[in-house]
Amino acid sequence: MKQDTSGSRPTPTLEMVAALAGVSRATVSRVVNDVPSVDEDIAAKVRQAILAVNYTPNRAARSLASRRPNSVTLIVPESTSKVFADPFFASVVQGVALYLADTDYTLNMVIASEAKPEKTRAFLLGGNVAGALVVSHHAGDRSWTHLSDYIPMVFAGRPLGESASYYVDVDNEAAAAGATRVLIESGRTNIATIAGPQDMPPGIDRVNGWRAAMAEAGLDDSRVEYGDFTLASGAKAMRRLLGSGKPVDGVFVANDQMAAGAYTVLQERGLRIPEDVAVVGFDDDSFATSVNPQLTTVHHPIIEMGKKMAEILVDLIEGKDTARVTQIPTSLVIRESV
Amino acid sequence: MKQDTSGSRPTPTLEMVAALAGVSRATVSRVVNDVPSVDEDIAAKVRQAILAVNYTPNRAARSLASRRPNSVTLIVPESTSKVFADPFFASVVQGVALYLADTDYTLNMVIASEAKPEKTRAFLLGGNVAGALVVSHHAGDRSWTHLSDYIPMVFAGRPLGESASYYVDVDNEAAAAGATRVLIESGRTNIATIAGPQDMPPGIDRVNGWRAAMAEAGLDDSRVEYGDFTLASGAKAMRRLLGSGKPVDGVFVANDQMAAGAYTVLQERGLRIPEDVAVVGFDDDSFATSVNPQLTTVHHPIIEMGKKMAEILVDLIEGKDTARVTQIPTSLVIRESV
DNA sequence: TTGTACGCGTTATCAT
DNA sequence: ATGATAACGCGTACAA
Repeated sequence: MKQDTSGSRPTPTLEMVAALAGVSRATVSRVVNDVPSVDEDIAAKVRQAILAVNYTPNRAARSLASRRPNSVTLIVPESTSKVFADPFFASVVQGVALYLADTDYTLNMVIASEAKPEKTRAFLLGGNVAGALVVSHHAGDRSWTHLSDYIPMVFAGRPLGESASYYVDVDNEAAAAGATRVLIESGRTNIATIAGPQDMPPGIDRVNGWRAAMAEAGLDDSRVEYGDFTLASGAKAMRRLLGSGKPVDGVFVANDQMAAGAYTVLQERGLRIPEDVAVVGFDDDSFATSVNPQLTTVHHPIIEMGKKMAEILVDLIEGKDTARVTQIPTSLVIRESV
Repeated sequence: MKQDTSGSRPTPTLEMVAALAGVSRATVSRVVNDVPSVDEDIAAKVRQAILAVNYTPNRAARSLASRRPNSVTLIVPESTSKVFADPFFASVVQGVALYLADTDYTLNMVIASEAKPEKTRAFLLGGNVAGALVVSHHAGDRSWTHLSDYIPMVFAGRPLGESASYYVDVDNEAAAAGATRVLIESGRTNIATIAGPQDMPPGIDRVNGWRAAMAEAGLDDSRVEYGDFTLASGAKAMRRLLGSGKPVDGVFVANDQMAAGAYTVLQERGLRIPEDVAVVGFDDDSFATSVNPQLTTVHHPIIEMGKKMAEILVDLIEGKDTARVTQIPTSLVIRESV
């Protein structure tokens, strides 16, 4: 790389642009930063010079002089190689990156080694980062909450206990209730649910939504089995449901992956979907469409969540006051499973 | 955040440490950068002062003064929200992050908007980044190859055509041949393959490996169907294989996701795995174990790839010469499908 | 081995 | 509206 053969010019600086345009560095700086008080003719000349030398601002110098970091950090819990296997994480990142692309902030990632958390702490608190985003699966991990006292932080998902932190989430309970209603309106009366872990907010909220809808319709809400959001656990839960003695003609599953698991046991028992038992999932991830018949499910706008998280973080950094909790609307995707 | 109530002390600087330790800033700088020529007693005193004031170096200042960027960029093609849905991507990132955690480089991510590729180009070439990593799915995308002339770049996966770029990959062909041999050694003789797209290196190499093993054993290598690495395409290919008239008692599938697809049609036809037809996959991802019976497959050490990519990039940045292509060894994971 | 002093590329303050 | 010029926090010749 780097063909440094004699004539390779150095990366252009403000200084060079200024010289070429016949103005001071201050003026160039103003143009670059869109300060309104610049004469339009001069500005034009400067812009031309910028193009001519192919100038790009040096971020380090900029950050140093302005005394503020120009990067935000995405914190990823190490524990979980699961976090990475989870499409959820990937999509959030995507949303975050997409939003930040239009700002002056750069996105950097740290995987929070629990081996030496002080390192991460030091990095975040060392003044090198303008703010941080925390995404830990569906979970309500808040081990970083206290850092909110020092730098702006935004979390993905509702925290477990009380917490003064900023976060963005979907209204899991309302969405789950809506999904359940689809089952109810299709005429099913023996509706079960395969719920998620009860130590995670989405796990909790989604059963509650199901319960609410069932109560609202005056239906029996005793058919509940729990899984851990994995495909295998969904299959097991379905098996328990079928073996319980109680009839089941519809099931709301707390995520698509478990729904896919439920599919396998339903189908190995010769039960038809949706004729014999209708299924509604949650998330609208790749499992929803890779399954046959394709799954009716709640669309979880994960990329949007990422975007919103970034947006809120930037607002926080720039001192605008924003709501602590913001909910992204979900929608129901009707496919073939109900 | 930021309780700026009166007494909040400013982020500590070299200067402050120097004052406290009673030495010059230069000395502190040396200690921080592990310059050997410092008197151990003084160094100790300095280190103590550093701890005392809780000093963290300012990365921007450091980068500015040393005239070299301290961050590397991970480039992710935007096109594909698929890239993000792909566990492959996530794992590479993880490996990269893990490696970089022990260096002084910071990892930042850009999603390469094809809308305005100049922006990405400018960012990379503006001197703000020490090097870049490119990961684009299983593909051999090399639209960034030319940047190698200006900054160190390392790619994931073998490029399609000739290319002078650095990359790390697994030996897909050898691994595929090895996987096929497992089928052969189990006594199968009518061995088919569900191959990947023939415009991607892994797609190409993996069929070739299968062919080589078949030839080596003197077996018929005409049973080939193609998919696109998705579950659905694997199912379709399996269906074609079964409908071809030729008997099939074993199949090497170019990735686990397609293997999962093949499973569904095998099982819906009442064929037993592995009794009636044995299956071997490739990747050893979550699909391999979420399927029943669990899949025998080639372990693709993706995290290791990420680590290696980062390692090579850092070497490149620091001027060490390294091999252009480095292969990570794979291994066979024997489970229940053969 | 340690300190002095200059420079890195910008922004920001203060004149003009 | 524009231009000097002093920071910003640190690395690094060079001198001592």
